[in-house]
Amino acid sequence: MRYSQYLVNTLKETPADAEVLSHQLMLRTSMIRKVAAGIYSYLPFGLRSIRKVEQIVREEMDRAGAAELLMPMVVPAELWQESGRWSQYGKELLRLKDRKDADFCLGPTHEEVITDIARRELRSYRQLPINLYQIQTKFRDEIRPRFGLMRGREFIMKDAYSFDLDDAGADKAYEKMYQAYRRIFLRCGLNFRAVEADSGAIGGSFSHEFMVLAESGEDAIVSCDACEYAANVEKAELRKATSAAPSPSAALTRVETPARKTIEDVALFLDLPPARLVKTLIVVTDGGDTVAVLLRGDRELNDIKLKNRLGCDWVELADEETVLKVTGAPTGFAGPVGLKLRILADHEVATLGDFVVGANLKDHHLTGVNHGRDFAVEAFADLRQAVAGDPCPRCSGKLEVWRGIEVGHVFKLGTKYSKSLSATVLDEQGQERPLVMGCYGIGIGRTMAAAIEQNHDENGIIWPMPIAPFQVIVTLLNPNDEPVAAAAEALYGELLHAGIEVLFDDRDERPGSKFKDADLLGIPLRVTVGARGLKDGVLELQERRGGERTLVPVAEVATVVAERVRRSLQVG
RNA sequence: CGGGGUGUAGCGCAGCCUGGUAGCGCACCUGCCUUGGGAGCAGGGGGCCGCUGGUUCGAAUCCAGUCACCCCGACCA
Repeated sequence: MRYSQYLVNTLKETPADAEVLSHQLMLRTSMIRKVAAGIYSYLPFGLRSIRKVEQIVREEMDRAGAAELLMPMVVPAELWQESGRWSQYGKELLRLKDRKDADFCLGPTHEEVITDIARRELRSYRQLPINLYQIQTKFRDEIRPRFGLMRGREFIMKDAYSFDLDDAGADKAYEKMYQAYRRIFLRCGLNFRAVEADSGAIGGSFSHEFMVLAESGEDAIVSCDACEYAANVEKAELRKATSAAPSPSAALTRVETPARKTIEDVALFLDLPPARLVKTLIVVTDGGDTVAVLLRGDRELNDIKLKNRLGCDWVELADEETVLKVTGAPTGFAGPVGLKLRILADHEVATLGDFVVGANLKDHHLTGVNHGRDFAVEAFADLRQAVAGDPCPRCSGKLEVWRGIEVGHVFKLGTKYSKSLSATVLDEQGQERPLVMGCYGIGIGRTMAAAIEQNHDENGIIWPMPIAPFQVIVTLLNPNDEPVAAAAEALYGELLHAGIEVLFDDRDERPGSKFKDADLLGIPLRVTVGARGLKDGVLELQERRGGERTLVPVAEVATVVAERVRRSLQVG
């Protein structure tokens, strides 16, 4: 491709609304342009990389025995009503009506449609196992799209769905996908970890997330410093504390704590560490229950654990009015003593004695509080967020906390959708059996963004070869010098002939600008064609990563480049 | 949805407080000059100052509303 005929509009300055590096660099290299919040056009330079990622995904999915298909983006409401998600999914589901006033939605994921295909097409266990995937534009009306392609509303996703006769088969399919994902992200040049995750709204029994380690990541993950255990913090299990509470030594005492509403304020006021306080969160559920949750003062509630424990779809902190009604005090003074609510407590609370809680009375707290003696708890459970230093649930190691970008997610779904949509096959005995499903997603654009997050320097992007928009850039320094221009043209032709993806910077620009642009665009190899080298019969070959320069005789350049490209495309 | 912020040329910004015919840098176009790390000079094009309404002789500027975008939060009482 000739630069002079291509659409690349590099920006010297960073657009003000781009917060993270991958977003800034994608804008500065004109890979993407925003059309609306969370909705982008992919310009030619960006699309080339998107297509590379897609192609890698295709190759690895095909290698794992999956078959590509393509489902519609617009999905009739009936299918979603049948699965029950039309009413469950909430506002992220963009709903629309056609001219006949019939309901549709833009597919945020395609379990319904694929299961509909499966129930129509799959009749016999002999057709199993089967895995179908697509690479398609999804729409999720996110509360807060941000960070460019990292969290868009419209985005390209690879979603795969496996169908098996039984659990053992489904486990095998899951394992295959898990391995395919490892290869995919390795080929994309990513430093990632597969972590245990909550299966969330998609449903199903267990799942792993593929997390790319990056400061800008929106998710927190924990990993053990001694064993292989790694999990999303949402999921990270914490063992039941072993030590028992000390026997009560203090009397229950009410103290005045004027206007001290937060843990921090109360701790400071009473001159105690926050860990000696117990906070009482008043929570309401979608089922209409109001529940009190106790946590050590310096801990945070993990709402997913709470939801799972209560078996409900959502929990929410009660509003001021509700808190006043159930505790008799404004927010900030809730406590378990005398409280007429279900009380759940984190395991850790069981190890505490003589602690401080709210008095259910404005501007008062209780000290010397002990569970069992002063109040009863319905149950102790694992309800808090994991933090760095917590013990590993699997071994004697300690947990570390990282930021990560979720680029892929594999779920074992079980029969959730096959049952609600009646997708069955006949087994060997002629018995009707629901299909056992798995589903497997990869965010294509997010994978590309994550690759940029991990591969850049102060001058711009440093593409990993397999997903680079171009493999080589030929920088012609003197386009008006006939012999030099002719040599560059010849090289360009040779490289194209060798099947190399080459961007030929034939613009009539000054060398400085061309070098800066080449660095910003991050193409892995650069061949500089200038009068200086040419008079010695050599061209300069430079690696974008590391900056290593080699002088190569003109006649050998194409061969050397081809060899380097070939080498850097090999997996891991 | 709550809080904060910003809308002026493609991008980055000034002007607004104190109302008087819209500016700077980059980018873009023309010419000269220059050519191994974002050169220089000269000339030029491009704006319903987000939108609507109000105040005023007069509004980018003041007031009201509205829309869009960005950031933080939306669970830590």
